[in-house]
Amino acid sequence: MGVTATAITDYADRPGNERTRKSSIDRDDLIEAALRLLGPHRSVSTLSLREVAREAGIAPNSFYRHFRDMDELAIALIDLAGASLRQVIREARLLVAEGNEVIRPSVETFMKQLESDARHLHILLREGSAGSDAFNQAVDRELRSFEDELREDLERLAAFDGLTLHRPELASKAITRLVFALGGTALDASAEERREISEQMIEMVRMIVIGAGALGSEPDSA
Amino acid sequence: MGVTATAITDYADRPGNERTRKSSIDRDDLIEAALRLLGPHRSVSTLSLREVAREAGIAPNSFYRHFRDMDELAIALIDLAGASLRQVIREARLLVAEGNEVIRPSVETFMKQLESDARHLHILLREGSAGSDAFNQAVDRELRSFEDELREDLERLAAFDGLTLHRPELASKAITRLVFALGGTALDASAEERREISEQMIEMVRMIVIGAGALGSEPDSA
DNA sequence: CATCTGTCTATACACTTGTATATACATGCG
DNA sequence: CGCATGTATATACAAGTGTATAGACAGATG
Repeated sequence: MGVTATAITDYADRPGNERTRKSSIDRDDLIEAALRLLGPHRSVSTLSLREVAREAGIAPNSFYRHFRDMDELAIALIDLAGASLRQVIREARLLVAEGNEVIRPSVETFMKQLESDARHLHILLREGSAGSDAFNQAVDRELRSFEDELREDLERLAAFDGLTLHRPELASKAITRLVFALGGTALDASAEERREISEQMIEMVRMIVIGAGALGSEPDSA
Repeated sequence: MGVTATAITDYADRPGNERTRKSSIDRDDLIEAALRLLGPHRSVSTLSLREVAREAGIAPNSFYRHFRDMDELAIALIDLAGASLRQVIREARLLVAEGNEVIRPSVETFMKQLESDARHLHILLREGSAGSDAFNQAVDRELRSFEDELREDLERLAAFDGLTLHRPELASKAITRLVFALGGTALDASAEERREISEQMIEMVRMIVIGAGALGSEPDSA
């Protein structure tokens, strides 16, 4: 057990050692191969180890030098998607800061990133709760992180307007799950359909925010 | 092509002919076998034809007498789930009519049906958009039908209170997608977690409804 | 009765999957 | 250089898949 695993980590961890043992292929090459296979109609859980190895141009067994599992690769992909997600947040915040609208630019940034060339986002949307526990937990972790960021923004913006939101953590969770669910259906939709979905999202998010605001300005009901 | 397919349909369609050609097993037996395999941790798309046949106690090839594909079976399962969904709607309407609350009994009916013994509902939630096009379309069809029913109820109840909802079709779509997304995460959660998710759903739906109401009582903004 | 027809089965084929094992290659250090 | 080490490969195996083909059996029909 230790043998292959520690070999990998030793190799990857020691900073100066990145290329001394020149391997024809590394983790990133495998990740790229997987991404090449994924496209908009293929989900991670349907990828096979051999398929990825074939696409990367290596022998099936060489896969084990870089990942213990397809699961481990899948989780690496989720991390990539997480980075893509943080990019969305960053861009949306910039747009919001320089304009006067909030929801529209945010939603549109999300949708744009979804269809971007560097679109690793769709990995987070494709599979429901299929996949290993570790995989699902990784997905959930990213969603929660997104929810957190969103909640902060919601509270900050509401406070700026002198409002109090009702259960902002729930509002942000609702928005997150909704946007991701709808985003999933947008993946294999036409350009027009995607525009429509985007408009719908904007309206829906508006409802949630307004609703949370309205509930927040009432005396808390039991 | 026609051979096996027409044989099946002839057999199933002619009403008096149900048992003249006594077959040891029929569609429903296969469906039940599939359901037995599904449980809460297994998704339809991971079932194999041979596996279902084995569970039903027939030879793999006999499967073809009843379904052309695993896909066709999957769609039959979706139809079952649709029936389960209509049951939710019926029960929720009864509860709403005899009480004074609306959202809570509806959400709780949904969650109860989700964990019920006759729980075919989870089939609709498990897979994201994995599966064949036909399968995904079948899922979408059920979701849309649910949205429609929900929209009618929302409009009726709002009118009863003298309110106008903003874009009720979007509100109902938002609620539907949200409830189904959260329901998916509830499937492999503990009983307490499920109760918590249920409470969260109630609050989220409340936000959407209040939000749609608030937006509906304003002059329509551009 | 014989025959036909529809259903179920057994066998078989070609394929894919994950992985164990053994081996060749290249690089590091002595 | 010679050897150890880490990496990539080729081969192989058992298991599983979908499905083609052919035969067995039962009930309906002549």
